[in-house]
Amino acid sequence: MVNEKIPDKDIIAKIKSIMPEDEFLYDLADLYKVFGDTTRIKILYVLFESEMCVCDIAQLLGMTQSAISHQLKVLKQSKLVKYRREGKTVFYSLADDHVRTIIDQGVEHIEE
Amino acid sequence: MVNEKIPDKDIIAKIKSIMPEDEFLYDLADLYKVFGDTTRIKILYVLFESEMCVCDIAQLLGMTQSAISHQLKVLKQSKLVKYRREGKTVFYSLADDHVRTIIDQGVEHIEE
DNA sequence: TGAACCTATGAGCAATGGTTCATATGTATT
DNA sequence: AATACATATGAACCATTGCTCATAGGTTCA
Repeated sequence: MVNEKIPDKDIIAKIKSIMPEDEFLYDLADLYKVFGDTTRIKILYVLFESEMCVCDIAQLLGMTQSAISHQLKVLKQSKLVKYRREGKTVFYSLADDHVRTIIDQGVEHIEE
Repeated sequence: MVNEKIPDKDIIAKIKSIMPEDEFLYDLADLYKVFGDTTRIKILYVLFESEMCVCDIAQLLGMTQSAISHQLKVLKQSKLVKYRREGKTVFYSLADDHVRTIIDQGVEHIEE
């Protein structure tokens, strides 16, 4: 019997034309990796409500200052949070609205 | 000098009321972890265009059948893809529209 | 300048993750 | 039943990751 599942050549061509560059896909995957950790998600939930300094986030989440600082660095590198310095204290806040949208879509998917 | 950065009690209360349960946050993080790998993202891009069987996805992406099958299992567990069997062949396709939305938001964030 | 405080960072360790390899399961055909 | 083909899966291996610990960098105030 003939193999009837030969993929359509047009579809193959379209997929190849639409598939982003590897470099772009790495960046994309790296962005999602940032959301793939509960500590970082908790930090984002905190920042949904208010800007906050490192030590307060740490206390609120019951974690060490070091652990939070390390994760804020990751969030900062992905441009998901920004910060401002006020004396000794550094206040972190959300960088833009995509954070909220991405989280909301994830929540929607989970809650179905 | 008095510490002027004492976090507002109302904000603390609000954050605690809004913060989801740990179990939920684990599920959420697990969902994003799925998007945090280029192989899985590539598979999703393929399925944006058409349902496809395991061996064709493998060939299209230049990877082994085993590697693709393992990753499809992950995507299946997260309910991001569904499948139908036709004889020896198993066709995979996207489960719902959240996949597209989540990817699109990520792309938007990257491209800024 | 020295002390106190807040934050950042590098090294090390345990846990997790993605691929390969070998093999099992499932289906169709003869 | 036997063979061939498509897919699934478990174990092993190497790479990555999140935390801790110790410590460095920066800022303020006396």
